[in-house]
Amino acid sequence: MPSARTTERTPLTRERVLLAAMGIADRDGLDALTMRALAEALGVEAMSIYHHLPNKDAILDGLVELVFVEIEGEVDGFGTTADATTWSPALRERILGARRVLLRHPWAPPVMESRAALGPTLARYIDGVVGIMRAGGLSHDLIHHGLHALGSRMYGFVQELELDDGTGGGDDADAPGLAEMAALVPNLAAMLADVVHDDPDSTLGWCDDQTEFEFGLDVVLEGLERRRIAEEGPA
Amino acid sequence: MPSARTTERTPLTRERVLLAAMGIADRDGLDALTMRALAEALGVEAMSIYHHLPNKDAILDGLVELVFVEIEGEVDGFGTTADATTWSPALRERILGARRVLLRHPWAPPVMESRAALGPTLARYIDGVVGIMRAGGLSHDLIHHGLHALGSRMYGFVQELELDDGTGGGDDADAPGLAEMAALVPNLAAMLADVVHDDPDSTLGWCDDQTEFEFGLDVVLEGLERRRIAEEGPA
DNA sequence: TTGTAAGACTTACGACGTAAGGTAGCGCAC
DNA sequence: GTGCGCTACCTTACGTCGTAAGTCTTACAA
Repeated sequence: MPSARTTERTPLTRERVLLAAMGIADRDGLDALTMRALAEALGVEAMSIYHHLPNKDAILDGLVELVFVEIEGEVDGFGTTADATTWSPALRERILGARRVLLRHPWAPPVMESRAALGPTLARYIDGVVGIMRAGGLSHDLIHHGLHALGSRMYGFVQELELDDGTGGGDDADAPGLAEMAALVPNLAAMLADVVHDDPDSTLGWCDDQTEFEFGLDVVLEGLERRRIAEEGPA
Repeated sequence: MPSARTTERTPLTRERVLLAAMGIADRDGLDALTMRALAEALGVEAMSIYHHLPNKDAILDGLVELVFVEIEGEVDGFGTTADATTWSPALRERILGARRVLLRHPWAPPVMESRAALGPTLARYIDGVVGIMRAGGLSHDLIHHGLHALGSRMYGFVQELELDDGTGGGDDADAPGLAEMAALVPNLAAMLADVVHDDPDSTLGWCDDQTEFEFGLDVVLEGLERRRIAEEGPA
């Protein structure tokens, strides 16, 4: 065995680097993903990584690509079988599948947002979305508008505004009391007072992300379906 | 005149710091906004800023707050006058006003996304949105869902996916030719081929952000309005 | 055995945010 | 008017980041 010597080193590859990077991001968050930390996880010096990836941006691009590979597995491929009656639930299912993956990688949405890359798997994901809509009978024009209407929801997330109740987050002196809050933002305060008590045993407290995500998704899908039907007349 | 001496220095204030920061971000982008660059713009050393703002995060929070002050001016205040027939166009107008301001500060959306702060003016902005919906007759529950459905669109932006045509962006060797693109992503390629030619004189080429934004906004507003009407029966 | 080239390591640079401590000049009590 | 203290600003320096540049090591071919 002539190979395994000198502290038994598995050779570095692009793939091993990306997998290690994903592990760090999943476990310790995006801020913990530094070139030095990544190198240490690989048992290597930081600069060695640059023989396999040109720079950190390439690592982030690679991570996004990896996420979409995982999505492809989750949704059993990006193929299309749909018609006018099934395209909407099919797309809904596709997007909720993507969301399931993103929930396992909370660092991914911010990275995706700040990046134009469009690797092959991401491109095929979008292509699959277009394919479902096309099979459903939407015009290319409507599909194009629809992609924009979905925005990042197409990938399974929306930028969730925190909507902190004001007491939990700012634990310092200037956290406004509930009374002052009612004075400054009466409508908001009334809504919160109402919604918090309304459904005490709803899945995740008063603000269930999954429910809210599906609500917004359904609103958009329903709007697209109505416009598809409207297209059938004049066309 | 005993005051104006020793090189005539206007005293630093929180406000002057924030205004200078906004100028840098507007002119040179968010990356150019470093503590040292900011200090130089103010004719001061970097560490002096820390006597007026605790850290850089506070500066970014302050900038977001400033943007919403500007929005308040743009939309003539956050007050509410609406009923069941006018709430939707009123909210639409409010949001498009916010968008007009954000278009003047392209650095703002990423900053807003990465921040939970919720300063007073931002809080009042949201309160105004809730107020419009309440005046329109939506239930608190529907309003709450509606806020989530709007997501960042409530502030006047959505994360626009670049959807580069593949030839413009990646100017390096691995940019896929149109033929390979058609093979890899046939549905997407077909859509692009169709939409690009369809409307050659549309406002801003084939992908008009303003049009797309309004389309998505209208889809959501329409969905909320339909649900409001549905509420009237059982309630 | 020796030449070569890939792949790893070493060192160092120039940003960044900011902690710690120093200093100048104004306002006020005496 | 003199000294004190407080505020606002400056100086210096630390630790971290991404990464440019150059060196050493090792595996293999001739």
